[in-house]
Parts: sequence; C-alpha cells; structure tokens
Amino acid sequence: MPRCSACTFASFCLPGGLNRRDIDRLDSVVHGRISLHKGESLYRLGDPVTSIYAIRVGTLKSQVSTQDGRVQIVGFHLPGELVGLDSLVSPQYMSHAVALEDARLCRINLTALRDLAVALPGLYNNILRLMANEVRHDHAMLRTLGVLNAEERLIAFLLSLSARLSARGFAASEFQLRMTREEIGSYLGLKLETISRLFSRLSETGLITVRHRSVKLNDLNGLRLIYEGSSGALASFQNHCLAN
Amino acid sequence: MPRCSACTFASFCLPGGLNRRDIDRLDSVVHGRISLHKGESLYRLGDPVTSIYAIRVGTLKSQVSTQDGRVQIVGFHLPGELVGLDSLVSPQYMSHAVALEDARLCRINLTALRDLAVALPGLYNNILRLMANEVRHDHAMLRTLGVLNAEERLIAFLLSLSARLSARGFAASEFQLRMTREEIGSYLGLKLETISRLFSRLSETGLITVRHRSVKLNDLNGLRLIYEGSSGALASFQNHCLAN
DNA sequence: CGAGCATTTGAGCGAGATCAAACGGAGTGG
DNA sequence: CCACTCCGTTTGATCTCGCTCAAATGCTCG
Repeated sequence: MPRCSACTFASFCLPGGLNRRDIDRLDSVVHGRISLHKGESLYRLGDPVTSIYAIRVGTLKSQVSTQDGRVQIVGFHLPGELVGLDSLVSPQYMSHAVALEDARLCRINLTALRDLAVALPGLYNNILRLMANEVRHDHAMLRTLGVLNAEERLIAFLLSLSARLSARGFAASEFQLRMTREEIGSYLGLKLETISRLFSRLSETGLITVRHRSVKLNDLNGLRLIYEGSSGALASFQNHCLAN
Repeated sequence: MPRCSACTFASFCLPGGLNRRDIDRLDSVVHGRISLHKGESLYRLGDPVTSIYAIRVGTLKSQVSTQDGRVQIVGFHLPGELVGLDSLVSPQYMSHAVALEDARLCRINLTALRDLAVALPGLYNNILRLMANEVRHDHAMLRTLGVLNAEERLIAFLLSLSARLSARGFAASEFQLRMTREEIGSYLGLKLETISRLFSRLSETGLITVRHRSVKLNDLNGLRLIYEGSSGALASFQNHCLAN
C-alpha cells in the first residue's frame, strides 16, 4: 500500500498547512498505484471522473484536440505534480492525459478526498492553493501565447521547465526533454519546424546546448534577459508569489 | 447594507448547494459596496489581497502588462461574475483589474469568507467550482490562442460573450461591446486593425451586423459552424459540462 | 462646437507556416 | 550483430496571414 507520509513528493502534492498526523490520514484517500507505458492514456475526454492522480515517476501531457486534428497541449505534468486538477469538480474529464514515457502514479479517490476535506479545513486550503497555481500557470501561458514571439515563447518554456525541475531537486540547467518538438510546438502555438530552427539558433548563439532531447542552459541570465525584457517585472513578481 | 439573499445574481456568484439559510449567512462576508468610474482600477498588480468582488453592474477587464508596454488581457468580467479569483490564495493580486464602464461591486471579505467556509463545506465546494470554471475558461482560451486563426478567434469570442450574456438573462444575439477593438485584440492575441477588418468581413458576409460597439449575431448556427468546424465536438462538450 | 480618441481602410512587409527533402537514432527481426 | 524501417529531427525554399505604417473618418464628451 502506498503511503503519502512516506512519499518524497508529499510536500509538493499537498504543500504546507498539514501536520504529520493529517498527512497520515491522507493515506486513506490514495487508492492504489497505476503504471502507464509510454503513449498510454491515463484518461480521455469525457471519461467519468472518480480520481485525480499524483505522479511518482514519469511525465504526462494534457491536451484537447479538434475535429480536424489540431491538438493543443494545455499542460505538461512532471514527477511530484498532480494530473486531473482541471476536472476536479466536473463529472467528466475535460481533457486527455497521455504518458510521454513510462510512468507510475498514485490514484487519489475524489470521494474520499472530499470526505476528508470536510474534516480537515487545511486540506481544502491546499486544494484551493493547487487550483490557484493552475490558474496562475494558465494566465502565464495566455500571456506567452498572446504577446510573446516564437523565440521568447521557447525561452519561457525552457525557463519554466528549469524552475519546476529544480524545485523538485533536479538539475536546473541540464535536463532531458520528455516531449517531441511537435509537442513543444503544440504547447507554444508553434510548428515543429519552428521549434527545431529556434533550438538551432539558440545553440549557435551559445545560450543553450541542444543535442536531440538533452538540453543544457548555458546562460540562465542571458535567457532571462530575453524573457524578462519581454515579460518585465511580472515574471519575477509572479515567481516571488509562487514561492510562498 | 447589501444582502446576498436579495441579489439577483446570487445564484451565479455562489451557485447551488447552499440553502437560503446559508445564503443569509453569506451576507456577513459582504463588506460594503464599491463604485468605479470607467477606466478606474479596482486593484493593481501587487496590491495586498483582502477581498474579491462580485459585479452588480458594469464590466471589467483583468490584464497583465509587460515592461515594454505590451498588454495581455486575461479576462473580461460581466455583471454577476466575480473578479479577483485568480488571486484567491495569493497575498498580492496577480493582475490588474480595470472598469470598462461605470460599475458597482460587492466587496467580499476573504477572511470572513474563509471563516464561514470552515463552517459550511458546501461553500468550499462552490469556491472550488468557481476556480474550476476559471481553469476551464483558461484552457478554452489556450486552445483559442494556440490553434485558431484570427477569424475563428473572433467568432469564438463573440459566441462566448453571447453564451455568458444569455446565461444571465440578456439577449443572446444582440448586445453592446463594452471594450475597444484594441482590448478585444489584446484578449485574442491580435492587433486592433485585424479586429476591425474581421468585423467588416463578417458583416459583408451577413453573419453579423456591426455598428460601432453594437453587435448583432444574425446567424448563430453559421458562426458555430465556423467555430465548431475548428474546435470540433470539444466546444459543445465543454459547454455541456459547464451547464451543470 | 471642437478636441481627442476610436475606428476604418489601404499598401507593403515579415515572422512563422507550409511544402519538400535529407538525415539520424532507436527498435526490430533476421 | 547487422540491416532495415520508422519516426523524429534538421534544413531549405517559398508562401501567406496578420502586422506595421499611414491617413482619413467619425464618435463622444466636455
């Protein structure tokens, strides 16, 4: 039986405000583990919602697709993050979640979670906080898609990935991409060829080193200059808020 | 003293799950009314968060701006909707809210709301539901900015406005725009000239009639065909979920 | 009635899309 | 272990949609 109290990522799944005793009680809402192979779906648009999921290992994407085949990826989910939050109060899933690589997850039973939350107001606050983070992320993405050009978008993506990875103890400036150029493009509202060209161009300037899926950010400050020159104090302000 | 129980929009501010007795208790969290003139700010990025607001009359926008002056509008707020949800659990406001026309609002004290929510779990669920709606809306916008072309975006905007207005008892196919072409453009990731040209083009085809700020949707089905042809079953599915 | 701002419309341009072709790495089967 | 195949990636050439710059018109509100 998996136990939240022993989970490395517990503090990320359900940050702050809960004491050890409360976290122990959380174990009761985790109903089993799930393994997914690369490419498998965790859930599809319209499936009945009974659970959300915490990622132990692996990376997933959430996407919505259109009749004529255009796909918009609305989020990537890293180890330690939750999947399915966007459908928390919906009877059916609002998106399609797919594993980008082999993954293992904890299934969190929503009925049990709701019952427990009535007893633990601190848990409600945590859930609200997670939803608010989702909104914050989405607003940042709206800004990215709305006002940034292609190069700024890719840099925003790389910096955001770097921040999320380092917040979970991974290296901040050197990592493996788990997604294809096409998926990055879909996330950023660009085409895969454009992503490829941008990687080449950023490589030539020395700001980053890219070989296939492995990325190294050689000049974090230089990248931030391009990004923050466009996003202004806003990005750092939001990161500041995000921190507490 | 304003009273939630007497508010026309109470069912939208805090939908379902609360009985009349609970709604009466909500009055205690409403701490006064606010009047804004066109162009005035309700709050600015970084202001300390003590309240969120329910719109009684008027329309507002939420925006984030960049150092070099580029502005991304992340939402328009109609009568009966809430403003400030994106900052619900943040110590400082994450965006800048401005009145598009003279407006009157109810101020909802967050401390009082949190205290009341501990006593009324149904209230927590309502708040979660509102946050989830925000996420749903943002994901729809991400799709709009990510995969739709200019014409599809404007039609998506008009249809969404129409749906929200008619849900609140206003006419679905004839209304006054409260925002400038530039603001529509900022919301949709387009320039004001593009918006103007698109309005002219849609007028020529007879799908809509535009004169200044007044818009008439002559052929809702025709518009939906263009939009759903691009967004597929998704839009109607999400509207279906939105309804309950 | 006049000033300032919003809107419309035109002309030309450019960032990113599209179409096309070659390359390379990973997995599979002989 | 190697050859083959498939898919992801890179790179080039050309096109196009929406942007930029510009000028005229028309509201709105003092």
